[in-house]
Amino acid sequence: MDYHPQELDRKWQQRWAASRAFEVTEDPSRPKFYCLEMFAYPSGHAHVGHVRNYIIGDVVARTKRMRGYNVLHPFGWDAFGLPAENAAIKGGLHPDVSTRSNIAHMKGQLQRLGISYAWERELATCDPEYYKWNQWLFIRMFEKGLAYRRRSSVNWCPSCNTVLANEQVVDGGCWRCGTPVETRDLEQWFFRITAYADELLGDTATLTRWPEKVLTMQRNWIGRSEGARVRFPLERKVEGAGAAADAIEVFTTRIDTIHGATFVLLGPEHPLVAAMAGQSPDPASFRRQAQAFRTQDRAARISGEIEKQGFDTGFRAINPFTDEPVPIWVANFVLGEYGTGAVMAVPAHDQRDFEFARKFNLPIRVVVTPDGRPLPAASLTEAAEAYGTLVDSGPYSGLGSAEAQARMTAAMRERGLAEATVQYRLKDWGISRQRYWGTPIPMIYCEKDGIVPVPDEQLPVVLPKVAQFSGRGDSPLAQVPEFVNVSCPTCGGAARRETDTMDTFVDSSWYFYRFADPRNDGMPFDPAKVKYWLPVDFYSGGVEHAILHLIYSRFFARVFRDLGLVDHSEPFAQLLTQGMVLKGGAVMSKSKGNVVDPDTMLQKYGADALRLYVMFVAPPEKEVEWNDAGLEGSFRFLARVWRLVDHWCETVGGEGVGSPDDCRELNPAERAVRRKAHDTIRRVTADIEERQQLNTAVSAMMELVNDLYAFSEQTVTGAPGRRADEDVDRAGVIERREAICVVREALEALVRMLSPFAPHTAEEIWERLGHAQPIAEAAWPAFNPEVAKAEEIVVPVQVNGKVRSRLTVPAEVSERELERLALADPAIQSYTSGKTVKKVVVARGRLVSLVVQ
RNA sequence: GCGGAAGUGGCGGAAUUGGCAGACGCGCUAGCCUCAGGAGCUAGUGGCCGCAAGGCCAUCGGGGUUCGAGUCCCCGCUUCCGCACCA
Repeated sequence: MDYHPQELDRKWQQRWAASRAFEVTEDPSRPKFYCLEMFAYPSGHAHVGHVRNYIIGDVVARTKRMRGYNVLHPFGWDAFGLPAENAAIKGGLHPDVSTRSNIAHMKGQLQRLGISYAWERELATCDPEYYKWNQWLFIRMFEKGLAYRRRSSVNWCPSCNTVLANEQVVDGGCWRCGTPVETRDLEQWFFRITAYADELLGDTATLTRWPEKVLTMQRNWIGRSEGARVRFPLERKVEGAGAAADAIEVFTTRIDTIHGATFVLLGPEHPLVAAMAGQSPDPASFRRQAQAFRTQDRAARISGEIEKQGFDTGFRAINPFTDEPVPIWVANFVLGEYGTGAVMAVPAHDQRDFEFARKFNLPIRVVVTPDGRPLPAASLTEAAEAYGTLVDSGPYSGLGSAEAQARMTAAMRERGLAEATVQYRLKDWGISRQRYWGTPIPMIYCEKDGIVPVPDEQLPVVLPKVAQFSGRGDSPLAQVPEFVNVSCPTCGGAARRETDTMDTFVDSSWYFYRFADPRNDGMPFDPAKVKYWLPVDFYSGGVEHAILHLIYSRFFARVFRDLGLVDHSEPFAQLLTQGMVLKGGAVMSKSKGNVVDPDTMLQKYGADALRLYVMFVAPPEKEVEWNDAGLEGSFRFLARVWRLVDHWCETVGGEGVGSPDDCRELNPAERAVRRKAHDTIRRVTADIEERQQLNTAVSAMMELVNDLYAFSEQTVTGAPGRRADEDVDRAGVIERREAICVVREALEALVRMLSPFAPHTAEEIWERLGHAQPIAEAAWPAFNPEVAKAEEIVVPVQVNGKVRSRLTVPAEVSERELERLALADPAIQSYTSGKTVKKVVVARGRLVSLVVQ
């Protein structure tokens, strides 16, 4: 009987579907396990890079199921997004049509791979039944002040006359037409993620089962720094600057250096800049320079080095410690969005300020030295950024930096000029998109009542079917009058809907909760169901989501928690970031034309060979280069297992073959095979469950198969696959019942361990071995540590660090006996005779090391 | 520039607690089987010396700790990733 995997794929996929094998409900009597792979953007075709992630998750899910867990393993579609809309603009299908057909195709691909999803829980974020709850949650956040509206700058393409997302700005220009991108101020909706900044940062310490790399990236992204806000009063008021007219507030982490602050720098976006321009001798030139900095910023940042530029505003501020007036400049490297958008410049102790001062001939004053002695400013070749002892700092001279910071902040605080603060790099999350294919933001603007949420009972605000996608103008929804024009829920008067849609990262920030209760039409989910299933026990996906998706999801978990819907803070207990699959050294992509299509591989080798290969080729987190020959090797292994079973099937498959435990006595070869089988169970279990080293789990099984071949070779039947000789009658020649029991035990363990990797082949073999129940419902094999233990071990003996002999000894040999045997070994004595053994180190069960002189 | 990870045969990779480096697979070589082999089975396969027994060298390079280092420490090189004027 030859191995024809394609037939097995079909047969078992149909059976699993018919028996609803992977559908689950809450069952308090069993431990639960929530296994989740990041859901997919339905681009149309999954390539083997995507598929790797689903296979990893499936191996984990299938293993956990066999180990007695109630396993939730769902899948869904991150179905809103730009590519579908852009295709429509280019004259393609409506996003709704193309998305549905892409989903259908990709779902088929996953099903052909035999991934054990609970398909009845499938969801797509473009379904109104799903995005209704985005809107519901948005309104709850609005009520709590976590969603708010303010002006902010966005990327604007003057040629296409539209807003661009950050990722659509390529080298400072529009991705479509190349026109340099401008910044524009627009009203935008924001989520107040910064309210949770400290918590999101601090709780990274609790994520012990996340990769350190991801935690580091998140910590850096949040970017907490402690310092002080200090007010530098203006020498004279700036007309037309409103409340901010009488002082510049700066943020500094080095208030200890403030006596060396010889000028103040404003970012070009700072509100005072515009006001100062109006009062300068040449307002037009002033504005032109400031505007140049703002547009330059983005383009220059890409080229890496930005030359420091600036100009004097002509205004001066008073250093609150020295009471001296210092010039105010506008500088291109001061960021408008960070801190207060203004800094005090201390050229002696900050490298950026140092370069700026040297370039524009501004004064440099040393106020911190390593030893408390003056340091001539003229001798500096770079800024002295280290902490030290203060000098030339009035009453604070002689203090250490840390103590000075505390005292100086306190002193200024009394005068109302400073305040200790914590600053974050993390900014509030702007979620408005001037796009069609996303969740409509459920807000209404009324002249009389202002911003009014759509009442809950009117949700969802359904995305209208738009016929034309021109790609021009503002949000496509604004061009649909029957969508825009609405009556105000408060006063009933004429009002206007919000026409922006939500960032698609909103959709993906909570879908893992919805899987726990995907058809609920009264709430986003039943808290009891989420309490049973969540947090996700095992989450895997690409490292490219290390910051965005994973930080947003952590934020949403806290929002749900504070709404009383969930009782945890962290949604993902364990995170695995799987490596990409490369072809020709590059990440697979349609545009590069280097995608490997799983369906082609399936037709040739079957789903199991593909699954096995992808697991065997490298540990899951590692990047791998696709290799057809390797896939063929995995196919060969499965065929080899198949032949092995074929060879033994009649002999061991019958009734009444008992356990080796009931056999009177096993011969050495039988004991060795049995030991190997039990030790393989131990290794494979640990590799999957503890180490997540799926590649070594596969190689352990390959070793067992090799040993079973060798054992078969030793019996009179010969090795499987070798053509039966005329003089050997294959069937029935094995007279040792013990051998039959041992082989049966080994095969049954092997096929169960193999089943998460190669489920179709395993099911078929299981059935051939006489089992009526599917292997997916079988229990994971157990091992007996006593049997798994080696009876005899080989212990190397080193002389002066080199292996000179090997002793074969009983496993339980004592250290003293080992030492005696080593010294008595003839091969060793040739190295020790006539010399002194100065030291003997015995690592029991491992090695003996002699130092000889 | 800063931060992180990594560097092991011809290739992918293994080495679990500091204890036999190279498991397992690919590729390659030989034998068997065969009308045939790009199938299968068996054996071999880090380099150098040697008929062999055996010896020497070997985990990016250089030092160190240790009876013993791929693994720990220091210096350097290379690659990949992340951040990149965050005051």
